[in-house]
Amino acid sequence: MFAYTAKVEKHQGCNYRQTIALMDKPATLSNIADKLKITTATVSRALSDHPKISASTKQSVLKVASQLNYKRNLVASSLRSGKTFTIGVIIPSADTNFFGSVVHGIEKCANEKGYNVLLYQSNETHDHEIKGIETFLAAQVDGILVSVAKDTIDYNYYKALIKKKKVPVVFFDRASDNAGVSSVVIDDYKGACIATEHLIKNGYKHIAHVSGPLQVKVFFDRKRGYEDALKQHNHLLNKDFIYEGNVSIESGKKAMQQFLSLKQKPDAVFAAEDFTALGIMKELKLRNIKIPEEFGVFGFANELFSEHITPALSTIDQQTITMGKESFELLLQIMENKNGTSIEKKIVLNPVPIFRQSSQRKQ
Amino acid sequence: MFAYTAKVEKHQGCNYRQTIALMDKPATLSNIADKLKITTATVSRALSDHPKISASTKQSVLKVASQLNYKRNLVASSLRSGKTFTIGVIIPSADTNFFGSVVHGIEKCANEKGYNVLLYQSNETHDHEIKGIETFLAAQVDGILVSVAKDTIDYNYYKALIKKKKVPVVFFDRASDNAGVSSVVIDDYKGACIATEHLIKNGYKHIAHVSGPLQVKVFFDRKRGYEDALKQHNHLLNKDFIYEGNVSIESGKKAMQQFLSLKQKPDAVFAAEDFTALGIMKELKLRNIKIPEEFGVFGFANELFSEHITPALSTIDQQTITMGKESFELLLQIMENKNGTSIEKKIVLNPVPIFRQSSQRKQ
DNA sequence: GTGAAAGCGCTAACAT
DNA sequence: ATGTTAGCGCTTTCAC
Repeated sequence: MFAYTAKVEKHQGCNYRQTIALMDKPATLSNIADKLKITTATVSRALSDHPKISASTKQSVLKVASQLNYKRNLVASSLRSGKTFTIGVIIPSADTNFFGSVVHGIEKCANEKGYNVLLYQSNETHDHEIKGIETFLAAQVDGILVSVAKDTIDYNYYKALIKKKKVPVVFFDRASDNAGVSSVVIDDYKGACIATEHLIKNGYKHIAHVSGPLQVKVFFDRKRGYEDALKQHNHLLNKDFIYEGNVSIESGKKAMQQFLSLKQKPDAVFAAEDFTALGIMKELKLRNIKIPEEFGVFGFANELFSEHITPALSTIDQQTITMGKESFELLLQIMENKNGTSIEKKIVLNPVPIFRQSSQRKQ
Repeated sequence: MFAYTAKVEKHQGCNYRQTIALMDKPATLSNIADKLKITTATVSRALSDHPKISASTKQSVLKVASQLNYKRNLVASSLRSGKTFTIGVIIPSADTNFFGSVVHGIEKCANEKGYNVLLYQSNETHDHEIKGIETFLAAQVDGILVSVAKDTIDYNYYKALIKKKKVPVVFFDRASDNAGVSSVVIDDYKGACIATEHLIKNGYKHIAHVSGPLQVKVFFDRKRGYEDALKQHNHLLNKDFIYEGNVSIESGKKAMQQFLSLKQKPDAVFAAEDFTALGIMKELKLRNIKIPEEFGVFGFANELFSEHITPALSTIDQQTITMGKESFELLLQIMENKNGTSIEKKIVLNPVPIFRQSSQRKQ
């Protein structure tokens, strides 16, 4: 008997339900609906500021919602609406300044627009990259931003993805022109031209280049920029003056060792990337070759350290924060493009040269 | 009539349905179930390798699943099971090497265990931090990792969170001892002792300290370590030798200017952090004071640049990758702790001193 | 070893 | 302006 009475209370007592809601499970739409004797539909609409809901209803819903500390369950909402308000970001590694900084930009922008950001690192392999995308797909992200891995040479996976319109994708920094994927990049070619020209104007006569892996477009373009700048200024192209490195201090050192073993030695280097430039500088210091008097060095990326080493390294800033922002906004544009017109856009950011000591010869 | 026939086909024709599945929407459990004339329950169990499902059923399910390119819908799964296999990570900023590197560690470990990682930046304010957590809560994350903002001095929010057992939380690096939250930190006190002692052993007699904001525990502890090391070696504590900086090159410079204006000038500095140390070195170079001969410098954090500046900066490595790994694993342990026993753990990592040129006087 | 049925919390088409 | 109803895709308790 007593037990029965208790049970009845459980199902009738308004206070009881309320207590439950407060101390136990998170509040739901129906908790609010019950309290106000309206339906969940109305509550849902009120909370989304639906135009056809009366101001007074909205007010009372809002009031009860905050009383119960209601928070919309995004998972349930996503399941029903098909939108998760989450994007996935794939980077080669979170361990570098450059990508950290771009993610910083993406994140900031995404949060402002009410999007969550899932992060995944490919560790520079295409296999991991695909795994990351599959994970994102399972999580039903609304869009994906990716900077492709070093060893991504085949873009069929992306082509298929785009073709099936499974999810919008935008490449940033590391992109490909013929994958049919929108992208945000900086003008690597132009950056390289500027760097090389600067070395020429500073009176260096034999300018070498240490590239990154050439299957990666950014590095390929930087090499092209270097070559074209030389041509335009009537400098001879010398095959011995090009070394394919792998984005590391070590490869800068190796390259320099090789250059210095040549009969005709270079007197300056444009490195495709700052770590390589650093290796080059270390090797030069070791041999007491003076920078920039005897030898000029120019890097690319404006890594944090470049400003603080001695001599300070001339380099190209890649506008990381802007790149992050633009990437997210382009993705957003494609995600919101409901009319089905598939847009493919390419945003090219301007490289910003930063001329420091390492390349400025006192003539 | 014709139309009718067509409509019938739509609802009966197996091929039609299959075609739909292949070219249109992602496959679902019921697509698989239909093909095999079994129920979604069985398919679900088969895919989760439930022990009571026969091997043959499992096999055929797996086969059809891969044929249809089935991918479990994580959102639906989460809604039903209450587990999202997603954790949230809050960092002050993605823009620094240190946090990038810790995130790297977290990410790697989380992915291996099948967890997704949501990232959120607080930009060093407690308000954003809370907003991030609320966002994560709405997304139903299974756990949260946070490195608190500079201006987080009040831990009531966290205390309430833990008390309500809404979601497991673990602090990393920036933590507090009395918030009732588990944490993974390095032994900042010990690191500071080691650094200071090293300077003493290298014959520096008047060792100053530039701290970070002292309401942040890591900086407070580093200051304590500095003070205690001096005491233990019978060095006098001099209030003029302590400058409260704000983790920047600028504050290193400012501190140094102030120190050098003193009657009794220091001959070495232990900086609470590498950027500060860098500022100190810049100021010293400007005044042609030789490092380490005339002045010793010791940093903290092992930022990337510290190895590459001249002279190379002695510093304390914070084991970022390990910190990330341990943080995730501790969180996982708490998340899996179903028996309700609330565990509060504190993992203290060993600081790893890296003695470079800047502190090693040739005596 | 498998099926039936309910329901997680929310939204949206349709009705009134 | 609000209610009714259905269901997103999955998991899980209870049957058998």
